[in-house]
Amino acid sequence: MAESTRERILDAALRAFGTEGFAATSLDALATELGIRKQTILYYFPSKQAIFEAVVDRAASDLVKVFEEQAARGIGGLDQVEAIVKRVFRLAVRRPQLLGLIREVTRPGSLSIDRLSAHTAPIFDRARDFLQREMDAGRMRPSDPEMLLLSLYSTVVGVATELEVQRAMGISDSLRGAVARRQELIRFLRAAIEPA
Amino acid sequence: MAESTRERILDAALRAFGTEGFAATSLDALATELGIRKQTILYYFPSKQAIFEAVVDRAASDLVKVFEEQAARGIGGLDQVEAIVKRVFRLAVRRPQLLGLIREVTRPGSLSIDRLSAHTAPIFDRARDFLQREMDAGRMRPSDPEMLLLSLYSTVVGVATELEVQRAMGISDSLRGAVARRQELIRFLRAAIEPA
DNA sequence: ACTTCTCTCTACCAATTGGTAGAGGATCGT
DNA sequence: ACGATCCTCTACCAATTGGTAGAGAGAAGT
Repeated sequence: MAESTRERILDAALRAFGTEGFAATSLDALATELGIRKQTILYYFPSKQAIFEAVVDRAASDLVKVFEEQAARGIGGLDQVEAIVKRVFRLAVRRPQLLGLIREVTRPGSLSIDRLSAHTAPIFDRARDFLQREMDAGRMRPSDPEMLLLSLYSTVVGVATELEVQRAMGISDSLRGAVARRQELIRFLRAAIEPA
Repeated sequence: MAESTRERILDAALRAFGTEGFAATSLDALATELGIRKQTILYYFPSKQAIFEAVVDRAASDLVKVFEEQAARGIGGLDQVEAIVKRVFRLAVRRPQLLGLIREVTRPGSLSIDRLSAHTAPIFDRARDFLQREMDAGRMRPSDPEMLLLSLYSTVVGVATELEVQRAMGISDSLRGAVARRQELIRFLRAAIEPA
């Protein structure tokens, strides 16, 4: 078997939760999409909420891996920021549902936010330390590293995921558009954080 | 009567759609919250979708008004950008559901995205022209105005609305925190767009 | 007094929801 | 050959969903 039923369920659930959202996704719809019965899904997962949590866990792991791989390369300064932005962007283009799921989890009423932050907290800490270090070394404009991290996060995730807003603005969402967007984003971020 | 039933329904619907989302909001829950019967809601609006559209229309008008008021003051350069950011921030603090609704509408699967962009398209156009003009005049760093607008939008909306992410990062969401966030955001944006 | 209009209600409905119970068919080790 | 385990199924359920039909109360106009 190329892929186990359990994995297929998680894949379909990621797509559905990441685009339609948790509440708008029904187990029946999920099952139909997979060509199986709803009860097969409930054999692998005790409840809809449990599926969601499993999806969040897996997505968080994928995200964390991307960051840790890049962190391990030990590049410094703006080049490291650029490298991470590029990686996040590649992820957003290849698996848009993944960042869509993040947006779903970070919605005000979400239950699984703590589950996600349990995975991502170490990354945040490391990123904050990184920014602080770079500022101290004079390789970045000094500011509050926590707030800077929030700004960076918002900008990157927004530019990568707000496809409908881009459509409304009249911005192309082709692959070429994605590359142009990324370039412009990096220019924007470099300008924002490079030392004066 | 202080507020008509119709207005009360729209208020409650904005809050619910803007926080829980469209699919997660039931007419029964809405009615219970208002102390009326679901059928009273359906007297004023033919369907749940119609309520959503009415809420989107009203929210879009409020947003557009904020922008047009500021645009009418005719300030230029970075000061105008800063003024708009401040206004958006004030709106986000006072009526967080409003920006929450925008996030709901701009979600991939949303139906009412065209309804929203019909309202906001003129603003986008004006903003793009504004940025282009400022760049030509040398008051802003030259770049693609459309992409810059997207970056600005993402950063502002993200910092203003991603409260759960901030909580996960350990950032305070008190009123004082909001002011600090806004200050840091403006510093960030100024650095990103001021001429080199 | 009577009609009309505005509003909110009770009663009801078909469809869909997440979830339970348990049958039946493989595939396995013994 | 045989039980055990794994997996997917049919059958079913109570609760909730958005929505319809229409009664009744109250105010307003004539």
